[in-house]
Amino acid sequence: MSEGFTRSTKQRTIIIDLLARLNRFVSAQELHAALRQAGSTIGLSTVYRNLATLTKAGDIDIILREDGEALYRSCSPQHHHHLLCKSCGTTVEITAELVEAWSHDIAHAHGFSDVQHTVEIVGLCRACRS
Amino acid sequence: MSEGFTRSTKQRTIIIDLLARLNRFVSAQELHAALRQAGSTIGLSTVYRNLATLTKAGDIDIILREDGEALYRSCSPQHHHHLLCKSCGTTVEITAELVEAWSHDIAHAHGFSDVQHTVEIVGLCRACRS
DNA sequence: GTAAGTGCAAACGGTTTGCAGCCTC
DNA sequence: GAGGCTGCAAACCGTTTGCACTTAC
Repeated sequence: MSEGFTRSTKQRTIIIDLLARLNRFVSAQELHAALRQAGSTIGLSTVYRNLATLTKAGDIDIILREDGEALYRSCSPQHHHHLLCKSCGTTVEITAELVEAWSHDIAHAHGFSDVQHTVEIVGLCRACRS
Repeated sequence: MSEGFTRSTKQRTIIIDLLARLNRFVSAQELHAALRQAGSTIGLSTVYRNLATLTKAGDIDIILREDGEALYRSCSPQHHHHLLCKSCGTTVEITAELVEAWSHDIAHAHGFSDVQHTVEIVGLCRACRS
């Protein structure tokens, strides 16, 4: 059996720590580069594997940039959406009961079931505007 | 000079025709395979280049699948969102004045300007449910 | 001791690009 | 006939995988 539980390794620890310190979305490559820069000998595949594990566990959020590259960020566990600065990547978590209800209603009105939705708002934050 | 206007070629024509006939999102690879199947000798890069041109002109919509592959579909010119069937790819265009206003308000409330948003609703359509 | 985790290098898959010839205007 | 367009093949780049070694438990 042994349903593949998750071990604690120092690589996983430093990934989680760094993600927690950054309040923004970063790519796997960027994360890897930052860790190497900081002296770690961690491999790129280890970064990807841990990000996949953390995502599956619901500990981090993924969004896709327009070019298809994935960006990761540690997040709060409950359902939410993001307000993202296109310049610095800073993120504000927002809730949207209004949109939840609306998407549910409109889907059902068209005969759709098993509904999920994605909502992302991107703009320029106050700091980056000036 | 010659600001690169767009010529009409038979490759571009068949791409536009096929996209118009399909009421759903398809990948570039899928489109290419379908055209080859239909007897065309069109190249994959031609498909990509034409899709890029059409996108820039605003004639087709792009969305990114979860794995990062891009999907394309001919669309109406005005701003709208999509209700997408995850099984067959059928798409319903929807408008969402409510969400437009909401996203604008919440962004400004957090000091963000120059706001854009993405909203996609995916589910299972009536035909695919049965 | 066992099996999950790691690092490396090679493979993968979608997309982009360089180039020689073709075709629209 | 000039310059955009095409098809092919090779390059690109983010991501995944095979494998032998290490390490948490």
